[in-house]
Amino acid sequence: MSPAAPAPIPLFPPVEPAFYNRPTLDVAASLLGKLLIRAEPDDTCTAGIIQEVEAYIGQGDLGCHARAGRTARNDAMWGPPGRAYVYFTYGMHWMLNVVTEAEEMPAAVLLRAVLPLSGIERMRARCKHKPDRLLCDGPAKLCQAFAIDRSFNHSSLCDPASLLTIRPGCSIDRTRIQRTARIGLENVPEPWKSMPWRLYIPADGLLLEKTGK
DNA sequence: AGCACGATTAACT
DNA sequence: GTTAATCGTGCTC
Repeated sequence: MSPAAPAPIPLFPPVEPAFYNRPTLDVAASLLGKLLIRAEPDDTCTAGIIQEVEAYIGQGDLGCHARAGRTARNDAMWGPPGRAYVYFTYGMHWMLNVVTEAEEMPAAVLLRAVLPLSGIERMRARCKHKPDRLLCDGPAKLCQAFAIDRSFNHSSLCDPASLLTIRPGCSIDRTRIQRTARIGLENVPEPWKSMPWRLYIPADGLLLEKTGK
């Protein structure tokens, strides 16, 4: 008997659209610990545990792109929950958001950091050989590591056939979730600038979770 | 048609 | 702590 090839790691099905059709802050908190998974052409996957997110909530949120009304750029935010809103900024960076709440309610959660879990060699190649710890610790960096660009805008994160999905990951102790003001809203007026809508698990939180400590 | 700025990052002092 | 890189977007003229 020749040794069998290692069995693929079994994956839970993607999180359902109903998960995203809830208040954006609830979705943001629930996304922490989930798995971001990108299927690759060679049948492997690039994956990481969502560690840091930000909520952007409706046209009234002056830190949210939706403040400008519905445009070609932010159109995805008005669409059905559970899809990707991917946009380009600073002349060089892509950002990945998950659309939340009911259709016609423009809101989304920005994925700001994930803990690399699988496909790390590929991430290194895509990220010019940064130290592993710095591969996915920023919203633009994780898009580079996962090769996410405009082609993913409007794509479903719930369809098992999608190249990019979000699936159940590790359970998170909600008391470990930290909240601060969102990053990079320097010119946004109060109170939106200071709304504590950035949520994250401290650097050691996920490790503690994984070791059961 | 032109322009100021951006949900950032890396590389500086 | 500061700043350049770099260009799509939305706003003004």
